[in-house]
Amino acid sequence: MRSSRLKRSDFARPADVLSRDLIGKILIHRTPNREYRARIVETEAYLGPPDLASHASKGLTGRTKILFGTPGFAYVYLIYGMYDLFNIVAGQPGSGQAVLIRAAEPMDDWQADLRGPGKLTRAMHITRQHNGLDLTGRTIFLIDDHTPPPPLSITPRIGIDYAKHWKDAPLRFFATDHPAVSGRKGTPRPRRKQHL
DNA sequence: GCGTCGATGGCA
DNA sequence: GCCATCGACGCG
Repeated sequence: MRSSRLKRSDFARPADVLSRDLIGKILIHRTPNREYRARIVETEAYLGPPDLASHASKGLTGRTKILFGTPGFAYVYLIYGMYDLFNIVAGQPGSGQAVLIRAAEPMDDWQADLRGPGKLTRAMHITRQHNGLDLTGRTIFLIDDHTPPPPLSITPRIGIDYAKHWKDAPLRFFATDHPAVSGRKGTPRPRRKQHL
């Protein structure tokens, strides 16, 4: 079966559903110089205003305006003064939901470390300049190549301990045991065999 | 291998 | 004064 681009109706599903479905999909960024392709291995869902971990819980502001817009648009913001994080607006228009892309595996013999949301955007040259970009366009978009989805693990989200009970919600999705998920070491040091 | 810490800037 | 991060550092 031929690869197909994700379209508006794919993005318009609830963030937790989309988040799960994006594992294994391919993220592409076309620049004038080259094309970056990577297979997504880790995501997180942010469920809109009631979700205290979501920027949407702050209401409609200059920053969250994109978040409360049309699904399938890029929401990219600066965190900790130095990293741009890439999100995809999800759900019904105006629902304020989004999916954070946390890690991916580079394709096409491209050597890069995409294990973490800050490292991923830096390596793929995704910046705040892309905030508000339509992901059904020709610059940054996603495709489904119909590779069977890998086994999934689901855990609470990372780095949101301030979010009261929402910190425990199982909204982080990743390919089980995949070497490219965030928080892993580069090359595990060879382990000495244990004596019994 | 793991906990702690600091860089750094936009936002409300 | 936060903060959807990351890498450096110290420990023993």
